[in-house]
Formats: sequence, structure tokens, C-alpha cells
Amino acid sequence: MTLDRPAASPQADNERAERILEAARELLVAWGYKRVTVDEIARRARIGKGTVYLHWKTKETLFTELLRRELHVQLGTVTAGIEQDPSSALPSRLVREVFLQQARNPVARAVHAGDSEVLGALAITASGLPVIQELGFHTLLTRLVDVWRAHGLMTVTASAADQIYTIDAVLTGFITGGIAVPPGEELPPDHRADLLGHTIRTALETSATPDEATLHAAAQDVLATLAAAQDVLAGAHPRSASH
Amino acid sequence: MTLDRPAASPQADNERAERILEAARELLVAWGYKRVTVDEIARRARIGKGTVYLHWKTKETLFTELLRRELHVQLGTVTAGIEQDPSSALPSRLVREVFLQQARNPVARAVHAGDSEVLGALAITASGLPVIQELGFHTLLTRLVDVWRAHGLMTVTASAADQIYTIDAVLTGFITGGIAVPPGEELPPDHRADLLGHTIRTALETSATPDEATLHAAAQDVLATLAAAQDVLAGAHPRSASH
DNA sequence: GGATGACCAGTTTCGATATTTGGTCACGCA
DNA sequence: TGCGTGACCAAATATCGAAACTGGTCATCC
Repeated sequence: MTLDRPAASPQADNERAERILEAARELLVAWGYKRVTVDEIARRARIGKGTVYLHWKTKETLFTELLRRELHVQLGTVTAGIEQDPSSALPSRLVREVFLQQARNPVARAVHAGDSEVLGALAITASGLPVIQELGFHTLLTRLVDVWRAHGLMTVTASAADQIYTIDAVLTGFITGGIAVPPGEELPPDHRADLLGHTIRTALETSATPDEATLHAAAQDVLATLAAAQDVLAGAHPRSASH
Repeated sequence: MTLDRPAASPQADNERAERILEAARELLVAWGYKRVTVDEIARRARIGKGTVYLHWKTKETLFTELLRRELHVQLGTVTAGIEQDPSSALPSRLVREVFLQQARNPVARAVHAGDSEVLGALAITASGLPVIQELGFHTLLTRLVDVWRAHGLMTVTASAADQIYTIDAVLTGFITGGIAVPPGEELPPDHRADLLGHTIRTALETSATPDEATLHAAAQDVLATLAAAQDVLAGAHPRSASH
């Protein structure tokens, strides 16, 4: 049943992996991890099922990479925003951006919300931690808080641990959207993002507006921290890495 | 199998209802709504099963009243705090207190968190709303924000709706505790309550410290609002109300 | 006449069976 | 010769009728 046979060149191989990931992504959003079958992924990618296993050892590693990439892209967008405007590196602005990403991207939302309806068994990793933590989000947040404090963008009256916890809790609350929100009265995502930004800013940032130089220096460090996090996230496939 | 027969006086009747509710409460916390049987409740309250139905029409109404009472008691504690110290009526202080209540009381926590593991079918009411909303929490919050704004304890630069949403989201986030918190590093409830209070204060309260008179007047209105909410919550049993 | 537990209908649980699905690998095609 | 494939297998999951349980009632008894 082989109608077309693309050359097995490295780039064709790579393009095929992308097709598989894209098919997996569509199905994940539409059906949720549990309902998605490897057969269906293969069908959508117009390849045989065995070929999927040429790229990933298991269904789980395939989807884990998908989530990793999603976070990677998200951090890339945040990076781009800071490169265009250094003030985007401010705590409130960065958290705001993460929220917006999550609001616009169903996979990112599932990861941040730990939505087991979508993520299924992936919601909690083998080590008993939520995916978002396994993906290094907490580590990244810790490093960012250090940078922000070092550059005087955040108060140092509270401990770093307290500030990390605060950001985490507030962001989670805004993502969850609160329990008692009456239906039909939801605020638009952009507006909610503004409220989140305002909350983070007043709770954690220093009141004085930072001068240009400080902001620029801080932005550089934030960019470096994001790049480092992206590197970790970029870890190669378990399979194609070996050859 | 009737060994003792207490007189069927009104107060004995009332005391019996309390015993049933207490038994139901213990079982709810230990087993969750779904696993609790009316038989077991009756056994713990040392009465026959039919007697439970002399007090409540269904298992559901029994537990609904239990949750109503829990909220009622919680508001009572908040009220007592304000009566002792008017500054407890400040937004940050009041929200802080609600958080602490919830942290200390498993039933309150389940209600605030919408924990279906504990609440089972009760988590979402017939009207499709979470219990916490059915119990009027959102209405109460709306009224409180109005009072706070009227007395100048809260900024009026943002809309009331935005402030309600912010309180709701932040409180929910702190209750949920954030997704990415590494195990073993949880902060103690009192400390988390302080961080929550700080967040609410900086995000929503006016910066100037209110004078004694303003605070006192506001506290009176807050107390009235709480009392009104308690009245709604105090609605009599479906059964014993009729005779 | 208030309290009770045997009783009933509707629901949940159970478990044996049938189906599906993740993962492998011998084969075929280029 | 080796990449790609789909038939194949064991394990997981869905199915479905039977058995057990539970919410709610009410005839009976104190």
C-alpha cells in the first residue's frame, strides 16, 4: 500500500517527524491523550504505525516531546517580546505574557492547568510531579526571581521563596479563573491578563520606575535565563539522538 | 432494638438533629460524600435510618444543610474577628481570614476548592454552578466590594467587577496552592495567609491608612453585609420548618 | 404518634468475556 | 541492503449481564 515513497534523507526524516508531531497535537487537543491512538496518529501523518516507533520509543515519549516543544515555543515568544521591548522583562509583564500564551494555546493551557482531561496520564509524571514542574517551570521561575531581585526590579523585603510562591499561586488562580465566576460574565483574556499584571506588579515589583540602563541589563539576564531554560527543553529525541 | 427512648421534646429533637449532622460531617471528611451511606450516619447517631428522614427529605438536603452551616459558622468567626478589631474588616484582612478558615476546616476547604473527591455530586449543584457559588459566596463578595469602595478602603480606579474577579482568582490560587510547588517545601498556612493578605492589599486597597472613624463606619457596614449573608445561609430545614 | 428496620426499586459494583491498542518484527519493496 | 510497513501479540480497556448495595418508604410496634 505504498503509493509514494519520499527519499530517506535527513531533512525528509525530520519533516516526517514534524508531521507526526502535528498530527499528535491536533488529536491531543481534539480528543485528549487517552483517546488518541498511535494508529490514528500514523494515519493522519500518512505513514505506517511502525514508522512512528522509528522516531519515538513509546507513545508517551512522543507526547512528552510535544509538550516540551510547546513550552519551548512559548518561551521563544516571551523572548521575542523582550527583545523588542526590554520592559517586557519586568515580572508583571512577563507573567502577563505567560498567561496570554496559555490563554491562546490549548496545549499550553492544559500543561499549566494540569488538565488531566486533556493530558490524561501525562498530567502527573512518573516522579509524582505535575508535568509543568517536570518541564522545569518552577526552576525557571526561581531563576527569574533571582534575576529580578538582583536588578532591583523586585522588592527584597520578602524572601525569594515567598515571592516565587506568590507568583505561582496568583498565576494559577488566574489560569483556573476562580471558582465562583458566574457563567456568561467571564472577562476577555486580554483584560484578565491586565488584572494579573497589575496584581503581580503591586505585590512584588519595586514602586520606582527602573531607569533605562537597569532595565536593559536586567532584560539581558532574563533573556539569558530564558535561553538556558530553552536549552534544557530542547533535549533531543530519545531515538534520533543516538544516530 | 430500642434500648433507650429519649423524650420527643423539641430540644431533644433538635439535639438529635445535631447528632446526625455531626455524624454526617465526620463521615464526609473521612470518606467523601459518595461513600457515605445514610445507614452509616444513622448508626453513628445511634438512631434508626428512618429517623434521619424525619429531619431531612433526602441525603442531599442533609448534606446541603451541613455545608450551609459550615459557611455560616465561618462567617460567624469572621464577624467575631471584626467585632474585636475593626481593621479585620479591611479587604486584605478579611480575605486572609477566609483563607485561614479554609485551611483549618476540611469541609470549608472542600467547598472553597470545589473538591469533588470530597463533595462528590454536591460539588456541582443542579443549576450547574459550583456549591460555593450556590451558597452565595459570589454575591457576598460583590456586596463587600461595594462597601469597601464606598468607604474608600479600595481603589476606585479599577471597576468593581475587575476587583471581584481579582479577589476571586487570587484567593482561588492561594487555596489551590499553585501547581508547580515542589513537595516538602510547602509554606505553613499562616505564612501563606500573610502572603495572600499582602497581595490583596497592594493590588486593591488604597495606600493611605484609613482613619479610625472611617474604619469603624466601614466595619459596621461589613458586619451588616456579613449578617445578611448569614441570614440567607440560616434558611430552616426543609422538614422541621413546616411544623 | 413518633421511631424503626424490613422492604423495594433504582443504581452501582463485579467479573468474565470481547475488543482495542501500544509496541514488535519478519517481510517486501526500492 | 535497509527503511518502511502492517500483521501480530500481550496487555490494557471496554462491555454487559448478574449480584450486591443503597436511598427512600411505610407498615408495624412501643
